[in-house]
Amino acid sequence: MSEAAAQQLKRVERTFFSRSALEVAPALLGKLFTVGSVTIRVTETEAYLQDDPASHSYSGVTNRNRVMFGPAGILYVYFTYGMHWCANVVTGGAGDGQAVLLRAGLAESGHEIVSARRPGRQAREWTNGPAKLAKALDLDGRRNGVDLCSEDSVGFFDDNQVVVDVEVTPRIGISKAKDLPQRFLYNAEQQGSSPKPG
DNA sequence: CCATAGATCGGCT
DNA sequence: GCCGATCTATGGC
Repeated sequence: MSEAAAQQLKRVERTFFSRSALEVAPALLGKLFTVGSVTIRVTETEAYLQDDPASHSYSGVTNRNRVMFGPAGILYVYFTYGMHWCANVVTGGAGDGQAVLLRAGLAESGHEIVSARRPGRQAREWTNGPAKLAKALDLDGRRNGVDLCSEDSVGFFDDNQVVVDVEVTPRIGISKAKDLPQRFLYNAEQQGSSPKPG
């Protein structure tokens, strides 16, 4: 196949997000997430439904989580541990209170910018955690509620990357509903453009 | 490589 | 007042 065909970019539309977070979370793996001049490929996600003690939406609408109850395809950014921001995409229908946490990725473009935002860290540590990913993409409270389906400079894009060997595991860093297998990840370095033996 | 402690503050009980 | 959808530095193997 030609490079051009493989790299054709299609925006991920709102209909993609308008279904259960349990479906969207694995489907987002391998997609490109662009914020301004930085693009990362999504390699790890987690699903959070309303009927889930570990979800911010579990106890109903509050000022913090209200974006989760809005329409799909909107960015939900929250602040935690007194210093970190984490980014989610709202899924389902309006009123559903669900989202997919973006836990990790790999920088595809904008490496110099990301490097400047993560001073002194190795490239491997740039985006291998939810707060690191948010930092690399400069996502914080100012971006909470931004529509990811309407502006060219922000959103998800599909370059037909084929994702295989998706792992499903319990989620990370939570104390409730620990056992739910709602974390999805794959090894992008092992199946990207630079094949390696093994 | 692995384990652990400390940072630091908004949201909610 | 407590706790968190975490990260980093540090110390040990």
